[in-house]
Amino acid sequence: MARRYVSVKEIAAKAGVSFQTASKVLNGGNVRVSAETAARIMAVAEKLGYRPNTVARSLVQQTTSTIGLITGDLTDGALSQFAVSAEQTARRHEHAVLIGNLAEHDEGGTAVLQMLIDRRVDGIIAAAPQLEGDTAVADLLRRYVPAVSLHHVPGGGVPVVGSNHRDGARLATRHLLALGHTRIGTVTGPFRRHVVRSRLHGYEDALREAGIEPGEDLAVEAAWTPGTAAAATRLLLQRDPEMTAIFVHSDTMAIGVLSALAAARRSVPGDVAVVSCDDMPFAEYLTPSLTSLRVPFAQTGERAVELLLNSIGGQDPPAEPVLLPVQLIVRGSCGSPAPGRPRTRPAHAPAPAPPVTSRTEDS
Amino acid sequence: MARRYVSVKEIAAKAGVSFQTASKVLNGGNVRVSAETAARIMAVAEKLGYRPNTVARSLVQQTTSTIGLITGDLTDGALSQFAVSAEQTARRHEHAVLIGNLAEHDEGGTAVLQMLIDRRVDGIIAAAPQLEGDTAVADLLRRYVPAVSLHHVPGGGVPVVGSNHRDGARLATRHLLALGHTRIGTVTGPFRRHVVRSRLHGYEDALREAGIEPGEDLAVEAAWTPGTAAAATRLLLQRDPEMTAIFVHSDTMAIGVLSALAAARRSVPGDVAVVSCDDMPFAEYLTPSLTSLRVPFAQTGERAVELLLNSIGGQDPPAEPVLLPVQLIVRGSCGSPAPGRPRTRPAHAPAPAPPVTSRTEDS
DNA sequence: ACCTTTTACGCGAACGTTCGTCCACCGCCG
DNA sequence: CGGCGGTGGACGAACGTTCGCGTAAAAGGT
Repeated sequence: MARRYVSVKEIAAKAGVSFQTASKVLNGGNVRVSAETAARIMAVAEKLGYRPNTVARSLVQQTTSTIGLITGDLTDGALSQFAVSAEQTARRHEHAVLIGNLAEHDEGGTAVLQMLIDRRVDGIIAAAPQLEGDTAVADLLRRYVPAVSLHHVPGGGVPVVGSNHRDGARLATRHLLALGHTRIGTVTGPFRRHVVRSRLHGYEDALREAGIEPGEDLAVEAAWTPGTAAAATRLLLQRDPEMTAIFVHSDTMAIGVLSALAAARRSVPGDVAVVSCDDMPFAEYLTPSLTSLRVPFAQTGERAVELLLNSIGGQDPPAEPVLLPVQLIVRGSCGSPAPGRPRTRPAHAPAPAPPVTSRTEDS
Repeated sequence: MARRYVSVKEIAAKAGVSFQTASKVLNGGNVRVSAETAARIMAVAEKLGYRPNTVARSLVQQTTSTIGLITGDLTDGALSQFAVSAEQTARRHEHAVLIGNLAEHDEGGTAVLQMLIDRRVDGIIAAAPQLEGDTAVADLLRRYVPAVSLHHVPGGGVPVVGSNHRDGARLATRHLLALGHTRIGTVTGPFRRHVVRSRLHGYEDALREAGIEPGEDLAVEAAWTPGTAAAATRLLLQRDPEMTAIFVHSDTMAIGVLSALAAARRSVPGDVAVVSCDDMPFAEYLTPSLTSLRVPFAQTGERAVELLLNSIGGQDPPAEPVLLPVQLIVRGSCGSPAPGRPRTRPAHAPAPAPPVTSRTEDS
């Protein structure tokens, strides 16, 4: 540990050339050096374990080959899938990722962002829904470096990538309607979130299509946690004991919904059908297995980074939000006639997913 | 966007002083300048929105105030809790976090590590269990900068922080024994992992204490996923249909275990009791609610970073692994007489957790 | 009134690179 | 034999800081 790094000057000295020449051989592109000297330099570098100092390089080249990723709670499965995929594609493009995670109700959105900017990242990916209303953050996002956001940025000017949540919710709700349900409740995330409102719209769209006027009191807000979702479910049950289906906004919340239904002695899907969002890896293994909207988090991460890198490269970003399609994965919890699989599934059967896909407007 | 950064030279020019003086006023510590000039400089800096260029600073100070975090799958709830907490405490100490996440069976352990080192991070936290056997990685970890690891590092020389998994497993198994179970199976992570072996030891310790010789075939390996855990459970059921309890190594796998038990028409905890590990936020809301060993991931992240920063500061790190205690949170799935709570829990009741705590040897 | 101390700032150097220009030498041709 | 193009490499400058020392002018002491 604590070994000194070896610089190009030392290499040069040992190889008997100027350090600039050594630099060119080692890192630069088109050099004009004899094959022998080049080889000699390379040999010395190899022997000494030379590694270019990227911070010095960054200084002169005015680019760090680093992108900043500011996330909401990384503990959330959805966001972490996104982050992992983003990091991976960044790395594939020779970029490192500097991370800034916002704690619970961390007020430090600007602070974290400023820290990334101070470190001269080449671009920023914002994936912190709790910042979607923050204008100070929006200003920073616009001001210094290219950025791509997962959430709506007040004032615009920042390209957005996401999924078509409205269509997804419509799909999910339609599925429940098709199964004959008419009293469909929904356990949502916080109303102030754009995603949540999009999904509410989709849900209402579908109901209206079916000639049902969505009841105000059948949509209950929760805070993305199983606990709050369980509470919301109890409230829903109380408001309309005849309710036969629930559309819930995340798989994690679905766990709470199932828990509350079990506590209320309602069987799923017998008494109440459940459709969820996210399609986390565990969704298939809940009891009953969860019907869920598959949101392409990984793909979103990839797209976001690609967009950002293009933007950094000078290409101008799409003016319209890039919306990836969402897919309804039908399983046991909605009591669909569809799956028809026995309750005991073969070892790893990844559910032959009837892939009712969506695409178009609105994130 | 793409606005030029303003340097200290520009500030100095506009304030009519040398840039070094401006630098001292803006960033340096003990300056000797008149109050007026200082104020003037500050004013100009403020107006122009000066932000020091940390990469230049890093170059001269030979420190980046950045730590590298190399993780296994961040998608895993446990690891992400750790990462979030690590990032947060790093930030609290004015350090940024450069992240390198290893994909599935990413062979690029050394590549990622090298990338962090090339970027001259001040220290590294290794939280990628899949690297625990990698000697090349171990060498890198020892060689350049201080490091702290979550997993065992071949050859030593790197301080380790973790939890006392052996004790934890002992605790869990004892609890099952105390409830009268004698045929206790276990669904584990991959045997090659150190954690897994520690837990197996704890499990066996407890059985032997009770005069039971642990049967080889009652320990089945899975791959941390619900699917593989479900398969493991089926195997267990087949090997010993009389088995009445299962100790499983993660909450995510527990979902698979519950699923397989339900498919086999065994009730939990009636026919089979289940105790798990991790105590993820959702554990409380599974049906039945999951008894689980609470592993202090967040605290581990905090300790790891503190250790690392101390190490960077020149303090020498503990020679022995730092092991944090683990706690058994008793809930419904083990059929303990303990909880005695009605199945319908009050809104947010965070389970009054009988806190059977552990501490001592072995990670 | 002269020397010393302090105050307030300037200045050169360094960190480890990249990039473009400059230059010495060699061989070659007319 | 003088000029010429090409080859191989040196060299200065710059990126934006920090750090220590140097030094004028003002202030204080006797």
